[in-house]
Amino acid sequence: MADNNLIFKKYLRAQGLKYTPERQLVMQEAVSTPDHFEAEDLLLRIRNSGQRVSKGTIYRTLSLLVESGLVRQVVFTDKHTHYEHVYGHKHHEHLICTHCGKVIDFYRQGLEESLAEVCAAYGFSMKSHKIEVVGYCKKCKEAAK
Amino acid sequence: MADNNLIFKKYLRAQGLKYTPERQLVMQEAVSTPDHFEAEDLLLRIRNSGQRVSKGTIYRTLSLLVESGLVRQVVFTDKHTHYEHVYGHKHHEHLICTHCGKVIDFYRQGLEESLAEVCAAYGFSMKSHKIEVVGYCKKCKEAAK
DNA sequence: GTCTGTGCAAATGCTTTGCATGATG
DNA sequence: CATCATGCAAAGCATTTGCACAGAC
Repeated sequence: MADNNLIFKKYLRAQGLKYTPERQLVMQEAVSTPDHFEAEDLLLRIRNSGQRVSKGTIYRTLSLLVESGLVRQVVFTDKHTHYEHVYGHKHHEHLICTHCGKVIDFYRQGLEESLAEVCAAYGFSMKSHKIEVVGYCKKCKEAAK
Repeated sequence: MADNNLIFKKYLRAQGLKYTPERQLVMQEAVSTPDHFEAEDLLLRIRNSGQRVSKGTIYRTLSLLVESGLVRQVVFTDKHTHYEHVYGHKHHEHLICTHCGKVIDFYRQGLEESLAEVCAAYGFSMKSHKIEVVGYCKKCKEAAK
């Protein structure tokens, strides 16, 4: 887990940017979130821990975290931008229930290989990818009956 | 192509909604766009054809088109919501170049089947799905060198 | 010390909404 | 002719940005 710190520091240094307490705070909070989060979540979480970082800094730092590769953006159907910690987690995709809002992570062998082949065919260089399945989760499906 | 009209009319009737000239105009413009578009595009396109529909109505009608299944939302990395015509088109996914903004449609056999299997395993009922690959297209990759 | 970051508040820009008026079934 | 839709303009809301002050290297 300390690796996160190192990676972030290294990234900042490489860009000639500074490692500030605020950035460290945001990073810590982001990587210690077990699942998906949005900017507002981090803000509240940090406030509840008795510290304070402005909204602007949260957003600015989130951009850096994404660029550093520690965090990735996952855009769901609502209007907020969602994020999740990447490093040390197995890459996964999402099933999103439109009824209860639940997000189920899944991993399926072969999907990434298929995408890589597609990219090769188009001479496309993949930086990241995202697969989202929208529908009804088991519970909501059963409840609807 | 007239099918679009029928599908939309039928959907509206089923919901007890009205088939107005404005809705027809927006629908026509949406389904005759060869690729992806956003609300603003439709507005301009309609104005250029000498007609007029308010922005509010464009957005309201787009929601209906999505609900009717004629159009689907595709969220890319920028802040606008993008849409594309579904009916009569082969389902496809997107390669998005972050450098030039180009979007390449692709279809790959097996991807959908894999997702269907994943859903089955989770008891999840898939309503729609979306696969986005972000990176550099061939041209931009070569130009970067 | 210099240059970069932070906080704050105002600005942005897409999208949504309330309301009075107009058109549809 | 009752109901639903439109246009307009104002409101919403996540995110971005400008600026003065403060802190990292």
